[in-house]
Amino acid sequence: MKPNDYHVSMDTLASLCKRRGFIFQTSEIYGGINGFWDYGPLGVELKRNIKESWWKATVQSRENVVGLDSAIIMHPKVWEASGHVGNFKDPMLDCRETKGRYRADQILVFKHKADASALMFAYPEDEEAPEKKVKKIAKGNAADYESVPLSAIALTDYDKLVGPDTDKPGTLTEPRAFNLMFKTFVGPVEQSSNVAYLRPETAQGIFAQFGNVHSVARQKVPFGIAQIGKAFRNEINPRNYTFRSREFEQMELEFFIKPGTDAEWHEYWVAERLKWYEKVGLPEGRMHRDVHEKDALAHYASACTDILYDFPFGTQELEGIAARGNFDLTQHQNASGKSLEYFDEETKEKFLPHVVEPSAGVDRIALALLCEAYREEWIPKGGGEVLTADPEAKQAPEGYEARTVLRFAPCIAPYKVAVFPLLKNKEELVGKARELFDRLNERWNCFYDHAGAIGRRYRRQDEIGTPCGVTIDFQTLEDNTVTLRDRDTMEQIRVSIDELENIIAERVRF
RNA sequence: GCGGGUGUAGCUCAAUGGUAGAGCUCCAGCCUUCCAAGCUGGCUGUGAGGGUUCGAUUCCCUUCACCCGCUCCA
Repeated sequence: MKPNDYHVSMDTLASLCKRRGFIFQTSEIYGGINGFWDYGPLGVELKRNIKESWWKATVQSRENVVGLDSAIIMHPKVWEASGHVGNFKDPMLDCRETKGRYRADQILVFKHKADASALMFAYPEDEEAPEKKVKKIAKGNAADYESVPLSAIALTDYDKLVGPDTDKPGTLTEPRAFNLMFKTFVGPVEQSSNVAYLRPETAQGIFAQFGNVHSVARQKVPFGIAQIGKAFRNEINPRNYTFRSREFEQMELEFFIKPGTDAEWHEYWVAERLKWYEKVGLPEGRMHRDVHEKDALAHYASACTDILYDFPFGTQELEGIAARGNFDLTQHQNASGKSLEYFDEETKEKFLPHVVEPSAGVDRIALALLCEAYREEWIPKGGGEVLTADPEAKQAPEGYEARTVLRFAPCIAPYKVAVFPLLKNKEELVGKARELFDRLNERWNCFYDHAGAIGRRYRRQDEIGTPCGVTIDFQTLEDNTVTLRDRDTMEQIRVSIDELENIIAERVRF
């Protein structure tokens, strides 16, 4: 597959998405709300196809993967066990240098009593004041320094602040509340005992139900549990259209394996997932892997690879594939007091399975597919070679017509087939077209259109990415053949209605 | 979160301190024998709130949203 050399601007794409009904700003009539988006009639079909393709490839086509649909609101202890509450409820600050993260209220600062321009040294409250650093880095005398809470330091002085685990000043971010979980209350009374959270990921629903699913699914390790669903993160700064939003949909697989097989299964799933991206229309040339260095991994993880796509606004993550060891099951086993161990019949061993987690964002994939599919072309009026439009040009050059086309892989296109009578004021054409439409529509999502000139109707379908156009004309009435038009090449072939379904099936199959 | 920019019809854009226009799209009708043809008619708008004013889409304030840069991203 060839990468799309046309890089659409996000403005242009957003405009098309609105005009054609892919994506709307949520509650737009009230001015919208930052970080939330609605999918219109075409967008919802696109997303359904993405999810269906993933579900087929990940669950239904595999004997050893089963599905789950867990609740968005779970017991709050789930999020304590997972680390989402404990680690994130207090203001935290990060070190850009060491990637360390510190609780702001547990950090003290050793600063010069008189000289406001002197370097300052942050250190954990349970450690000694860093007198050596004062001598070594600031060439100062520790006696001139005093310890103050981090909160006493102005943000503008952070460039003079040396982090606890580094010798460089200015590497600490300002403290920020990291609890990005949406909070709500269960029941009508708003009190702290009723607090619950909207899940920030679907994965924990799988871990929390590991015991139940395992006991009914008759699966042996290695096996997987998959889930598609909404997740919510109260992002500080949603950006880039739908790329980072506060409500989004995830497709996650937790693939449980024998301890010690983590590396090979991690590799396996990275390869499987890349194959899937190619199939839905994201070409290899635009896809990248970001293999995390060992020291950038969470302490429990043994490997993590992000799968990235070249968006017009930069190369960004679509999916993360992490080998998480048995961290999650251990946490839930300890927190719940319920055994989640797996008994291996062959070796007679009990263990907590390790897990490899491919976790993908549906909305990000939908956005990537839209970016990738979008082309503007210049079509010579008298026939000849079609040109890729110059994005800078306001209009097509003399003798050319502009065409906008979404070159979706047929399997994810919202509509598969459009059916047209050549003319709408000829009853016999319209009747025949309706008849064919009803038949095809039983099998695929089809679009019927009789309004306007035939060329206009073709272009309308091009713009929403419908791969096949079928036109009923006068010859159809004589010999039962129709023309089948290809969205990408605009070429037409004449086929008999009897063959039509097989040919379409071949073109649009999953 | 900081800085900058932008908000007028579904889209792209005009205009104005005094009845807000155009092109395209869309809808209806006529016409039309394969790539946005033509004719006729039609729907639709100043992001929200407040202030100044006889009168605000225009000036002022606030707010919301979007875009760009930085920042951030479990």
